[in-house]
Formats: sequence, structure tokens, C-alpha cells
Amino acid sequence: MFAYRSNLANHTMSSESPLTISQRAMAQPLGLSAVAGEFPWMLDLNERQRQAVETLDGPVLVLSGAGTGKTKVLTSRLAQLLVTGRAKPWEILAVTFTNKAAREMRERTQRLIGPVGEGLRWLGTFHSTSAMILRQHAELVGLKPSFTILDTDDQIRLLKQVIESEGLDQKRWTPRFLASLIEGWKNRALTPDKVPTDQAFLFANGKGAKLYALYQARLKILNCVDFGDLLLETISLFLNQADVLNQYQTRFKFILVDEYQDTNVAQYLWLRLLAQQHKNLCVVGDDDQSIYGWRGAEVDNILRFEHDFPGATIVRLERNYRSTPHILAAASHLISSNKNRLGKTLWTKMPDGERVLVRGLWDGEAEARLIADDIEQWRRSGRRYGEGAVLVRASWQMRAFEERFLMLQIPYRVIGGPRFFERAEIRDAHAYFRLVRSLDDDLAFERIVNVPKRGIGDTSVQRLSAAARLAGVPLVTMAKDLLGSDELKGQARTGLTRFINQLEHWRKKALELPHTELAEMILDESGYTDMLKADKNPQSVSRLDNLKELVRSMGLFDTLAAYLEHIELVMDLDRAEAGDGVQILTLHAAKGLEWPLVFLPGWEEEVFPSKRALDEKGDKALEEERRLAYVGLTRARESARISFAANRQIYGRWASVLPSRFIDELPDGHVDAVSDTGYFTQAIGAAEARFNAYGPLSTPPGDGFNAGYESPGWKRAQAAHALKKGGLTAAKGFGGPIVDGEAKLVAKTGAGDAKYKLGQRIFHDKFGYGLVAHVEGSKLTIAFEKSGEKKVIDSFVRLA
DNA sequence: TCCGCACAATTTTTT
DNA sequence: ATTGTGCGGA
Repeated sequence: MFAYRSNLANHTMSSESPLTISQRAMAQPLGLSAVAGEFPWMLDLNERQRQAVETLDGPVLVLSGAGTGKTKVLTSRLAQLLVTGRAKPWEILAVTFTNKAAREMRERTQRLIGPVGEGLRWLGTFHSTSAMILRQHAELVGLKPSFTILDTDDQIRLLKQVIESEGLDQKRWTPRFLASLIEGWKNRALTPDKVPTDQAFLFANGKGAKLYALYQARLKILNCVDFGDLLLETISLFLNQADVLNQYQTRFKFILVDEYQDTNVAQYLWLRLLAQQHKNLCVVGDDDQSIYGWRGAEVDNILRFEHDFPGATIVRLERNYRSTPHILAAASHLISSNKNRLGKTLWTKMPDGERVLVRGLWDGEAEARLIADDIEQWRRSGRRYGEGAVLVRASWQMRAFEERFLMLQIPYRVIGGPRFFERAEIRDAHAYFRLVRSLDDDLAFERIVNVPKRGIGDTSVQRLSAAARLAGVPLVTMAKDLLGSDELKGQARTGLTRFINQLEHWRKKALELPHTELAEMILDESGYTDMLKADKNPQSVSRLDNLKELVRSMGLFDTLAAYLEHIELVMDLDRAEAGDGVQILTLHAAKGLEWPLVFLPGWEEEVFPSKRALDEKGDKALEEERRLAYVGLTRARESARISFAANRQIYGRWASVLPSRFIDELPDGHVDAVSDTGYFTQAIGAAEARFNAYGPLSTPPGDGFNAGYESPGWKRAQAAHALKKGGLTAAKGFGGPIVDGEAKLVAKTGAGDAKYKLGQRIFHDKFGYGLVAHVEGSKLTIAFEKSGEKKVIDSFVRLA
């Protein structure tokens, strides 16, 4: 990796300096000896990478394939800009999507050039950078500099109020749906007045835009913004205040963007505005790894870069330092089925290694068993668990592996899932703190006024909010007024009185106590911890732990205010990454990571590519799914092992599934297809050969399902789709394939045979309870209690 | 106000 | 299967 530390003084000068005259003239390595010939990081770069680092002027698009050293280029470029004196740290804008990426970029830059990197004020996420700018000029867009950044939960609650205020049916028009529409509009930089009519009609018969406008108005009143606003408000600030825009355009001499393929329209406009003056915009990305279209990313941004920024230099990073040739060839061939791409040819100098393994299994359980066994074997061969990862399309697929790993006592870690700061208990705690910070934080008040239960139910809160809105005062103020009158009675009155008094009490204590002690006091006195302790739910123990962890992390900040300010944007306290364990994560979460051994299970039609994605977005989604497959394959350094099952339990129902079309798109020469009938290497017509190998496993016998038996998987998938339209479906209409009396049973027994014995009582999802009347391999004849004798496949049945 | 039951939904995820 | 949500009754 980076062998070079920050001792610039040692750099030798050389007449073969790569710098131009003008660069050399300007070179001012920040107080260190000027004109270092070869900067140390340069020695570490290949030709293309070097070009990407040295082309400092004008628009630059660095197309960096998987594993081609993208971050190295970015950080070297930062170092280059600083050390050659082309820019002061504060004159560089460097944006990423995640805090993690920003942190990594900062750290690695500092490793190259030392503490100079600390001065990079404008290295951050799109959102944090926008927030910095916006706080500076809040008044110009109708906000106070202290504006609060809403999280999704607050946002939904606010939207709920807005929808209610319009007298709409919450059930038909959910806040969640409106939130996703508004998010989509904001991603495309559409303010309420710009929402196209047809779009507005997606919600409540044309009220979409109006509700959006109402929501925005409420946000302003509450002095809040949501994540989308951070970008949008900044854009409108720039558009409406030429002097402000000019100030930033002048300041940012150089702009760097990471993961450009993930930018949405708003981010594109934002960048275009800022880059206008110096035009030194360098974007780094890979169109083939664009997998976030569903949340607004526009692959077009990267595809159109040359057009948008005329005269752009395009640098292709194609030398891969991660994977073996077989893996690269498989991935490259697969992705070549995509039409919408710029095109790259990855190559490597690595030795061949093993081919990509493709294996068909009887069902999901067998798949988990196989993968677990592989991992054990890997481990026995002297490797670590942590070198392996299981990459799934959707998180429900993780459970099978967890169960298996648990059984075999294979250590594992699930990456992703609910984030620490998104857990209910953490947000409840935050709501308390926010309310203590400022009493007019109505959203915080609403969240915890009855958590734990204080006898202040929905009716009381509704009445309170109505009155507060009418009077135009915060909820806490109105609550005090209300308590002075006889409006509230009984439990609600006692509860609210106590709550308000506690708030006052905590606010006083806030002045004397260190904030961590205050936090503990609040959690105790509010009854929150007692509530969790009393909760019999097994999760409440870990919730209490989370609260302890919360208080601990607060200790890292000087004040409560500093802490709250920080968490609004930087919500990714990494949970402890400890120990050696197999990692289980989604393909999305795997982007940017790598492992020697990568498992890619569940390559089945409707699972991967995901049926839902295809239904919603058709071909566009198919290409994105394919990119996801590409991302998955390119995570592997030494070994990539794809697998698919013939039968899978999805949402509690058994379904017979077909191999993914992506399997047919893999190139023959680089893939080994294996089934438990033997070991196959394809010479000709690989798909067929491969298919035949899987045939016995993956083709459920029965009417209609033999139709495409001789053809590749995709053709059969099409046949199955056609059948489905006619109502004859294995996945939905029936609880599983039925074996007709007459049907030739082509399938032989799968993994474990004769699981069932004569006379056993079983349960079938579709037909209910019955007794086993006859067993023939995996084919069972069952006498069902309700529907008589039927023939079914054993995997669709379980012991009753 | 709270609790329990019926019912529906169920990809991916960052800020 | 699982999990969250909304409604009706105690």
C-alpha cells in the first residue's frame, strides 16, 4: 500500500521532473524544499494513474474500473495539488457520498503529505459541505444559521401532519409514499413549483405538489431542512445570490468528486455551478458500478461528462490489481451485455488462478450447507474466516447463512442492517437531549412526550398541537399555558405537568453538570431506562447497552450542543469491527470492498435479478442488476463462487426457481460449472452443457416445466413467465409443482433423499395436512386430509 | 389510553 | 415467516 510517509524533505530532485515549467515555478511545497522532482506517491502509480494525477487543469473524467486504484489516484491528486502549490488546502473542494469515504480520503492524503491534509476544510460529503455553506448564508434562504437537519423519521411525522391538515386519508396516501416522491423530486432538483403535473398526480389526485409546498413551508417555520434541502437550498442560494456563488466559484480552484456515477441531478447542478469559473473539475467513477439508480443516481451524469464539460480529458484506469484473470474475464464478459456504458477493458498481470465456480443446488438450505463447508475447508487450509464474504442481493437471504454458521460455529459478522443512530432508543434519547437544548423543538417533543407512557395519548397531543399551531407558539409553551387552564384533566394533566417540570429541571442541571452525566440523569429520571428494564422483549437488553454506548460516545465531545451538531450529519459511528469472521452483506454494501474468497449465492431469476426491480424499471433496472452482479464478481481476489438453488422458500412459501440469466452470460472458458452429479467444464455451447449438468437439480418435474428442459436457463425463465401469465405458476398459483400421475419424472433425487417415510404426517403450504402414502426418491404421494391424494416434491412438504 | 388482533407488505441505502 | 400498522374493544 502506501510505504511513503510524510517526510517530504527527503525527496530527491531530478531533472526528469514530470512537472511543467509553470507548475515548477509555482511549486511551493508548503514550507518544505521546493521542486521535488519525483513525488514519492508518483513512484507508486502506473502510467494511466499518473496521467490522472498530473492532469490538473480543466475537466477530467477518470474512469476507474474495479480494483484499479481509484482512491490512490484521488489522494495522490490531492497531494499533488497541495505540494506543487497549485492550491491551498482551503481552495480545494473534494466531495464524497459517505462520511466513511471522506474520512478515508483525508487519512490517506495525510499519509502522503502529512498534517497539511488537515487543512482540507472542504473535504466532505455533498451534504456536509452543503450544510457548511448553508449555515454561512442561512438568512438568505429564509433560515436561521442554527437550522436543524431532519432525519427520515421526523420527516415522516411532519408529512403525516401535512397530509392530515389537508384532510386526506392516511391509509390511501401514506406519508412514506409522499416522502419518497418528495425525495425523488429533490434528487432531480425540482422545487414544488417545478413538479410536472403528471408527477404531482402520483399523490392524492394531483395534490402532490401542493403537499410538497406545504411541507416546505412547515420546514421553514420550524427552521428545519431535510437531507435533500441541504443540496437544493444551496443551489437556490447560488442561483439567487450571484455574489455568494461567485465567492465560492472563486474559492474552489480545484474540485474533486468521488463515485461520480452515483451523483443525482441536484448534485450535478451543484457541481456545475461551482466548477463554472475555474473549470478544474475532476470526477472519478465507474459507470459499470452505478448501482444506486433507485435512489436518484443518474448514470447519465458520467456517460455525458464529456458533453457537459467540453474539452474534458478522459483517463481510463484499466489495470486491475485485485482479481485473477478468470474473475476479471467473467465479470467483463457479463457486463458487456449492458448497452449503456462507456466501456473499459480490465486487465491484470496476476497468474490465472482458479476459474469462477458456478454451482447448482437443490434448495437454499443445501446452498448454505455447501458454502459453510467451503469456508471450513478454506479455514482448514490455513486461511482466515475473515478472508471470506457472502454477498447477497437482499437481506432476507442472510438468515439461511447465519443459521448454518451458527450451527457449525463459524464466526460471522453481518454488515449493514439498522444503523446505530437509527435505532429507536437512540433517537428517543436524542429527542430528549434536543428538547433540553431548545424547548421549541416540536418534533422532538412529539416524539417523546409519551415515551415512556405518561398518560398523554394521541388525543391530548392532537389538542395541544392544534392549539399551538393556532397560537403560533411551540408545543412546550402551549403545554404550559394549557396547564394553567382547566383544559386538561386527569392522567394527561398529571403526566404533562410532571414532564414539563422535569424539562425545566434538566435545563437547570444542564448548566451545572457535564453533559454525559446530564444524559444519564435524563434517561433515568424520565423513566426511559426503567421502561426498557421492565420490557420483557429480549432486545431490550441490547437497547440498554446501546444507550450506554451512546453516553460513552457523547463523551468524545465537549458539550451537548457540539455532540448534537455532529450527529445530525455524521451518523456513522462504526460499530466495533472486531475479530475474525466471515462477512455477510448485501451486494450494495460490498461496493468498494474486497475479499480473497467471495460467495455469490442466490443467482436465480426473480431473486437476482430482482423481480421487483425489473417490474418497476424494466430494462433500465436489468442493466443495473447486471452491474450489481459485476460489482459482486469484482470483489473477489482469488476465488468467486456463484451458486443457485432449484427451490427456495420466499416469504414463507416454497417456490421453484430458475437459474439467473446472468449465469448464462458468463463466458465458458473462465467458469467451472459443478453440480452434485459431477464436474463439468464446457467446451461447446456452454450454456447448454452447463444447463444439462444442472438439469436434474433445477428442473422441477411436472406439466409445463419440461418444456424448456433442453434449453438454456433463460429460455426456461421466459417459458415460466409465459406460464405465469396464464395462471399456471409454480411460484405463486400453486404451493409448488405438482407431479401429475402421468408425468415422467425426470428429476432424480437431490441432495438428501428419502427424508420422508410411509405414514408420516406432513404439512404442505397449499394442500395442508396429509399422510405420506408413497415415496419414490424426492417424489411423494400424499393423502391430504382436505384435498385427497396428490403427488408432490418432498421439499414442498415438511413434517407436521 | 392501551392492548391485542387482523391484515398487508416484503430490494438495495446514504445523507 | 416475519414484521409493522391500523382499528376496535376493554
